Amino acid sequence: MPELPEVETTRLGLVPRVVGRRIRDVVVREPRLRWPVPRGLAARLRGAQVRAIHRRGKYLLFEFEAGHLLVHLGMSGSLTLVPPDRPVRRHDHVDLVLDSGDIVRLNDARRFGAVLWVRDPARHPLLDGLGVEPFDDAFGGDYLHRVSHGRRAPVKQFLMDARVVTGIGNIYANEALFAARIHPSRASGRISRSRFDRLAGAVRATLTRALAAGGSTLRDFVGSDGQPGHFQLEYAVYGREGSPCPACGAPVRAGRHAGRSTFYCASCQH
DNA sequence: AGAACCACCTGGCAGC
DNA sequence: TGCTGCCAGGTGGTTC
Repeated sequence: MPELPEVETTRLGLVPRVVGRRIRDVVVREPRLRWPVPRGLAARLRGAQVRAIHRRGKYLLFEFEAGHLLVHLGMSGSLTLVPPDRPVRRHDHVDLVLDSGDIVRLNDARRFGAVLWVRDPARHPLLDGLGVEPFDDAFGGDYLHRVSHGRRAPVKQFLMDARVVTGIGNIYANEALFAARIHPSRASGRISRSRFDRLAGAVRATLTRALAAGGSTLRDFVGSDGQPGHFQLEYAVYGREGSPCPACGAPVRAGRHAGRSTFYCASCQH
């Protein structure tokens, strides 16, 4: 599920009612996520105040005085803010119970998500190799051009490589490449600086539009308020094999890169 | 170093 | 209706 727009939608929804609150309790109903949820989380966090909620790539980091609680939503996760009397549903694996009574509840059917305690995010193996954020000043055509030097893998894979740029998953890679009119199979090291400028702009524009729509909901994603996103209604190519390209009317084609579905317009993208 | 592939897990859907 | 096989928003680990 969640790529940058969905994770950021979640973060923005949580901030007003979670930052500044203290943790009353942590309930772990199912510790078997991607990695085991650390034991003793409740003892560690009880009484601790949430100072901020950060996002790095697709990771959320709840900042406490002693460290950070890292949350990743995997493919099917969501974090919702629910009242104390909300019945527990299937796949509601972890609750952060706040001193307000509200509960930050993680639901994740596929359990590819993660909840970990991180003392120092700058030195954590999951975080320290991450590339630039798409909305950082460091990100742009110049950066992509430089980093892609010598790479033969398709540009779509390059764009989805979190060590290059974070937050872009399969949906937004497809959509950004369409918006930039670049063919997903093109070798990343053989794309000009000016076309990378266009791609960087398309990435930002696509993510911005998705954020404005509250992200995408294909199946499970809901924001912190429990409401789905609606950017999937604006897809130009993703999941639209055989439908007319919104720019030229040619049928959208499907393919695969690195095991992931790819959608593109063969007449618009080169 | 870079790229290809597998693994993890559940649920929804198409096809028979 | 049920069964089987395939597919899905991610990403770490292994192998070449």
